[in-house]
Amino acid sequence: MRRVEARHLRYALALAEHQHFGRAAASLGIAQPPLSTQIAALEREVGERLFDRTPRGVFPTAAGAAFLAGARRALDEMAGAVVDAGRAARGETGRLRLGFIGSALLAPLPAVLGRFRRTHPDVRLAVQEMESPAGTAALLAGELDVAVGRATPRGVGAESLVTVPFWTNHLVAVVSTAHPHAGRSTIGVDQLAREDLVITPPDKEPAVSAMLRALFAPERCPLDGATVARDVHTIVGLAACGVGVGLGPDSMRRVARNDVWFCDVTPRVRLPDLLLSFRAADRSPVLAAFLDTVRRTCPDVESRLDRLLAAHPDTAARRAAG
Amino acid sequence: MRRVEARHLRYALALAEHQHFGRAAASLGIAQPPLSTQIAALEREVGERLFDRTPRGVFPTAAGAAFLAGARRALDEMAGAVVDAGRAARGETGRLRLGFIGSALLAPLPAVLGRFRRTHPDVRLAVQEMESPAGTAALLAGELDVAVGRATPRGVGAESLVTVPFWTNHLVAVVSTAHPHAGRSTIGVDQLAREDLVITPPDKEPAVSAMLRALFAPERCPLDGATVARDVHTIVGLAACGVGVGLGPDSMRRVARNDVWFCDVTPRVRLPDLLLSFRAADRSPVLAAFLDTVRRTCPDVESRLDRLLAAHPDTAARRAAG
DNA sequence: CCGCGCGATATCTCTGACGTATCGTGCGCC
DNA sequence: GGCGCACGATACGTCAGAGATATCGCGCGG
Repeated sequence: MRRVEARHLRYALALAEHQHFGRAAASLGIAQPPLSTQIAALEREVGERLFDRTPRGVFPTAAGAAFLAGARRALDEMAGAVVDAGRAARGETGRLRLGFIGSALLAPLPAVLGRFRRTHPDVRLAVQEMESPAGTAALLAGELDVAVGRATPRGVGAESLVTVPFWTNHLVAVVSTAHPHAGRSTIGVDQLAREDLVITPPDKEPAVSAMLRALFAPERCPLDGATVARDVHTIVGLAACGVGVGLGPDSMRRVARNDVWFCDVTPRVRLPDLLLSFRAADRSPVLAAFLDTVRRTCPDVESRLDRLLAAHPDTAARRAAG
Repeated sequence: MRRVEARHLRYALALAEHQHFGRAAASLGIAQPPLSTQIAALEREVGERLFDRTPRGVFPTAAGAAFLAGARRALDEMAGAVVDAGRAARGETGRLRLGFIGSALLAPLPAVLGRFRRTHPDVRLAVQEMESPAGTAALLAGELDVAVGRATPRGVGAESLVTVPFWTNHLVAVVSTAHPHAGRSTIGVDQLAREDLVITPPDKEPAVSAMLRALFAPERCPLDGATVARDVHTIVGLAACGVGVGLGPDSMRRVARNDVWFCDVTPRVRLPDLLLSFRAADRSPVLAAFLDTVRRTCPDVESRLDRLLAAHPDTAARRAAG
């Protein structure tokens, strides 16, 4: 025999368990002589007698007992390695680094992340808030696995990313409960044009800013002197202070405060969709599992994601099999 | 392939290391095609693709990375098991339960145990003081591995024990520095007969008590009204208090006090030897190592132990080889 | 003293691991 | 852009060695 193989460990453990060559061999599904020769070969390889063959049974020597303990651990590790591989392949273990814009934390991230944590408790989630352009850059730099933003990735390398819209927002206005508009269910764009506004700065979410700018007549645009805030909660807070009318996505309604009032904007203004981006070449099972969770959680984008996921052969095969 | 073998783990690790089938195979001393087939068989057995074969190299998939981590641990455990077996066979690990009479702690146990601890730091020593008859009983009950006492084992099962004398003591007397005999280098047995004595009780060390009794004329024996103490230190302490002349083994001189004085007894009285006992059937390498330490530490019993150890075939063979 | 149970040994068989030869393919180079 | 080349996969023959069958050696009990 050249080297110690897993077979020898299995044989030694069976022999220790049955204390009898014949019965141990039977439990292993082999005849007694091969077991004798394999144990002898193992002892020769280890360099120590591992079993005492007595007329009353076969018992491990001190060396044998020490060896058996290690053998048990080794076989456990081997079995564990196979299990770990399967779990990793199914995306049940590993790491997912997610970057997102703050407003996505109102919806739909709570539902998606909550479900993912429940179904994949052993995946380490590294989640950080970042503005859309930074998310694209981090994705390309390999520092993120998934980015959630409102800006379609542009620039060098952007074609290596896959982007899928997965949440739709409409514009809502928020005012202090002391504001004249408080209590109204809707507010018109023309009315907004006469108000002091609180909005997100242009450099933060360019797509949103561009869209808002298109909403108003360029000659006397209320955005020009508007108050800016980088965070949804700040927009709502400033509106509550009476600084002006805050504008943001309808998910802003989830900000729980009793000193503000939300109005739909008429006509209904659709904001740039929340987009989910990832590297097209990324075959990480954790990513596939996350996308699957997104698919199940956001039914309106199911078909679109399904088409994309079909491009992942492994994932597609796994879903077909499951 | 029926089952995952250690070979597959070694191959997978080599492949991960070299990221190249040909070079990995070369490092394993095999040709490239068998490596391909073995890796394929492993992947089939695990049920997951473990390596991505790209034009720029071979890289582990997520499943492969998880598997490789476990494979590394498994092979480490296997190697560790072989090492552990060797160490156990050489008596470098394990447990030694030693019972001894208190006076042995003065000499020669400090030297023997000190040396053994230094040469066998990973052997757990369970050491407890016990009187000679209790040591024999514990040895027979399998609760001790070695017993050190002054009484040759007698009774049922005693023939299954091996006993070897390994330390010789002579009788010394101890008196307070205020005692008339203080300052004398020797004291005669006839003088002792006229003194109040402090001795060990008869039930503790029968062999010593019987020997002392033989020392004096039976008609007016000083032992009859003697003060008894179960511990060497107590004997010395009572002597220091002026209670009487303490009698004990010459190792008693190691009791460090400046208020006592030791005198040799003339004529020189040899006490029953310190005896070391163990089960003849005990093939424990730790015991063998301990006996070897005793042999090296107590040169005067070397030849006697050598003859006994020659009866242990394993041990004898090991010594011949080393 | 013989029979029996058990592990070791002898010998044969056949699986499967490995070697050699060759193929398919994707990339690079002129 | 076609050819060459590097690399992994495949085909197939070979042989080591794992396992099966038969038998031996030995210690124990009746």
